[in-house]
Amino acid sequence: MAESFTERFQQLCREKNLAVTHQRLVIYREVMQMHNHPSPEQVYDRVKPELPSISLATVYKTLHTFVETGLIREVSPHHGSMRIEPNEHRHPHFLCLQCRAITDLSDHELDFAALKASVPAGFQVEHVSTEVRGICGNCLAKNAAQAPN
Amino acid sequence: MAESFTERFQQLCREKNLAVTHQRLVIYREVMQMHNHPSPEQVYDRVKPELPSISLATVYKTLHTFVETGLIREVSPHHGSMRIEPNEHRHPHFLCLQCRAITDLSDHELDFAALKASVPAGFQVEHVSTEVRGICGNCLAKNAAQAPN
DNA sequence: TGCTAAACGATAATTATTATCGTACTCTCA
DNA sequence: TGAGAGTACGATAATAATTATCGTTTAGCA
Ligand SMILES: [Mn+2]
Ligand SMILES: [Mn+2]
Ligand SMILES: [Zn+2]
Ligand SMILES: [Zn+2]
Repeated sequence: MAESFTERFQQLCREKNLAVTHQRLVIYREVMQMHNHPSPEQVYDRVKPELPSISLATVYKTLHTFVETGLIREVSPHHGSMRIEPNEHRHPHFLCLQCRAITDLSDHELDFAALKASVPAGFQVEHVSTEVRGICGNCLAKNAAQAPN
Repeated sequence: MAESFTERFQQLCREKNLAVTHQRLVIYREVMQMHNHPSPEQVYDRVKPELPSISLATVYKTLHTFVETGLIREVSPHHGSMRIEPNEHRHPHFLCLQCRAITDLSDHELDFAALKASVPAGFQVEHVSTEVRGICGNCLAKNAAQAPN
């Protein structure tokens, strides 16, 4: 009954319509064992011993594939370039994972006291931000128009 | 009594020990009037009509200066490269603005219902994240050691 | 097993950002 | 108010991160 890691990964890939390749398996396994927040380069360094001929481009492509299909997440989605926030008031953001648009959400009342209490002692808090990720209305409409069922 | 924008900016610069230059004034004024989340390139395009000989490098340097001194903020601080989140459980992050280290915070109970309610109708929510920015204990210790008073 | 589409590896190209360096400007301080 | 020191600016080269290209290999499936 005990399903192996490999079997679970194959199952995941089938669900997401991804070909099961050795490279993807190793990258997934190693990433899941890294308990920090690795960069693509760090993932590359980590899998290289087991896959000596792997290309850095493959690591990038694989990580993207995993993020797109939801197998893994990135810490904070890349906007391509630095983005300035001219709005000085505290407000949450909605970030579209498809078009990368950043939308201000109206102010809200979150319990920041609880959050701040979870910050390790000796850390200095500067700012607290919240972000909702998903697909914006525009993109959803566009998607529906392209693939009507 | 009515303080002009220029006077307020000069005051801000004095507080932060920044030289008051025409370029800085124009960049600050224009950024504050942009109600989206502009990239450095977009800021450059915006100030160019008024400062035809300005360099893109100056825009970058000025924006950094403003961010460092707290005159403006960036939407999500640049980690230099993509960062993978292998931890599938929801948890907030602490991001050190000095060394860029990303620390997992322990889980907490925020009122996500209120936040989700603020998302525009027709948007699809995928994930909600919270982030605390500041200076980590390491950096604070390092800073204290370098400038003991 | 054999075909076809997808994935991979090598590497070139692009994009975003930072560094360098000579010139210009700002800010004291006479 | 003018000189000098130091910072900022502009032009541009360099670097870092990411993406595109393309020939070869492989996975999925009949
Ligand atoms: Mn905003
Ligand atoms: Mn994390
Ligand atoms: Zn969108
Ligand atoms: Zn730090």
